[in-house]
Amino acid sequence: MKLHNTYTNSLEEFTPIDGNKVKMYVCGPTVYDYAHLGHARCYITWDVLYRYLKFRGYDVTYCRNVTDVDDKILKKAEKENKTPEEVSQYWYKQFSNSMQALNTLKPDIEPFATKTLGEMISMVKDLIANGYAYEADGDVYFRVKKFGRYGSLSGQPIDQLEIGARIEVGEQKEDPLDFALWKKDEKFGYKSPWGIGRPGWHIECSAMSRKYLGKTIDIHAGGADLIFPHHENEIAQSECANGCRFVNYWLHNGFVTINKEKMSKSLGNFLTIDDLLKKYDSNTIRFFILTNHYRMPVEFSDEALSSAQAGVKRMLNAKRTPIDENLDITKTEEYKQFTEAMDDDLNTSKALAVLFDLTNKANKDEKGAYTVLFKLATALGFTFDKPELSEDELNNALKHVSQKLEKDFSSMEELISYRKTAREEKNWAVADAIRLALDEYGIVLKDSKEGTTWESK
RNA sequence: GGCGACAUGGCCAAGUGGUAAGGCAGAAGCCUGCAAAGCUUUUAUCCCCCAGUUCGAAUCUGGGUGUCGCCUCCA
Repeated sequence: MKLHNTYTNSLEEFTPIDGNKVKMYVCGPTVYDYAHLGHARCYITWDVLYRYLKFRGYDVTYCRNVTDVDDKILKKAEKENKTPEEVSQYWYKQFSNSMQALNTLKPDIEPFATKTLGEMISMVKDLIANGYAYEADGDVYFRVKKFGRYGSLSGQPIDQLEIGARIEVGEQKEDPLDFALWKKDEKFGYKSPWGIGRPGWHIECSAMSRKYLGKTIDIHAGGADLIFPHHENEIAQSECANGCRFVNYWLHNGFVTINKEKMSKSLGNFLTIDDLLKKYDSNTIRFFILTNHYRMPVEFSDEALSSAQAGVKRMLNAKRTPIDENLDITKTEEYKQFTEAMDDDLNTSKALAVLFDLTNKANKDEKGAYTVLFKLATALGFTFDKPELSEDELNNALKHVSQKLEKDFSSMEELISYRKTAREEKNWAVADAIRLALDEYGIVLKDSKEGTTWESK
């Protein structure tokens, strides 16, 4: 399997450190507001990587942190007169719900920054001890110039970085490039050897990654906007504190754009996952994301989502036959094509083409095609469950039909049987009226030689 | 200014040296009482422009043009 490593800016054969064990870390959310489509793309992408690695037989440990100590959380807490914990707990819950609604797998480990403070403090102590960091009036900074490889991930020459760097009022940095490992904060801070304060954002990930996955891990992934400075800083801290390589493969996903601009909170041009899910289901959103390569930008539009909706519907509506558990799908041509595509830096677009090929074959009653389709699509996180109507929705629909026809129906079976008689008598007016009335309530009737079936839209 | 990426039919998109996957939308036909779903056929002599390398380039090289991202919190 080949993956694009941002560090070398090239495709590399993926080889885990320890046999088939894979340690994978993804930078998680700062929980203070709704997650938007951009976040959805990120976490769906890495969900697909997680699923696919497992599908390929790797024993994956997936760690995704929760940043629950941050300026934005504190600001929100002050504004809403809540504790930071209340704010972060609330938004973590929202985030989890959104992730579940998108059918992403829960990471094996989901550490909270505030629960990993000990590891952060110990890391900062080590960095001070070996001269890579220094304390200044309750703050602790990292000596960027002491780390020769600084800038390697983002490919930025250090003299260029200096142009943009600056020292904020009240900071006691030795050099404008230095970044904070620990910040004095007497109001919301935690006890540390340097007084009451809070950890810097970058050290959080370094510490959580080390604590839960070890000093050197296989994969560290996140949005491309994290390359600089977040991941650059993580490398500097971790490698200086641990004295060894931090990450073997750096993976970054591209953005969701809207009107060709990056969707982001600061630009205010975002759509929340919750709002999106009111209009499109999780399969549609996943399909929309996976039609593009994960490193390319994806332009959001209602047309694109509608197109994805129609496409995924065709795939998931493939003619169903019982899943054949005895079928060795790895022997099939489609499995080969699918894995070749996915092994090539997650070429999901090509992989989806294979799934459509299988869809076509399933619809033409080719033996085993549905089994292969089901298993491969499921490996990408698609679900074949049809949305079920609740009892209330069903009863409302029946009531609606009963009113229209001025005749009481207590079940779909009764209604369909009544309609069958009408059809046999060529009473098309009644037959069509029933179908139309049900359609208004999201139920589709399908007539065939075998009889009439119904399903929700 | 520095660094990185992208430009393929009406829309989305794969393809990185051997003659343009796939999806959506459109058209025609089959099926159907009519539908829905499905099936069949159909839609790029051409891949932003120019020059070069090559028997051969969308694919490699050089030069343009355009678009985007990072360099500040950001998935």
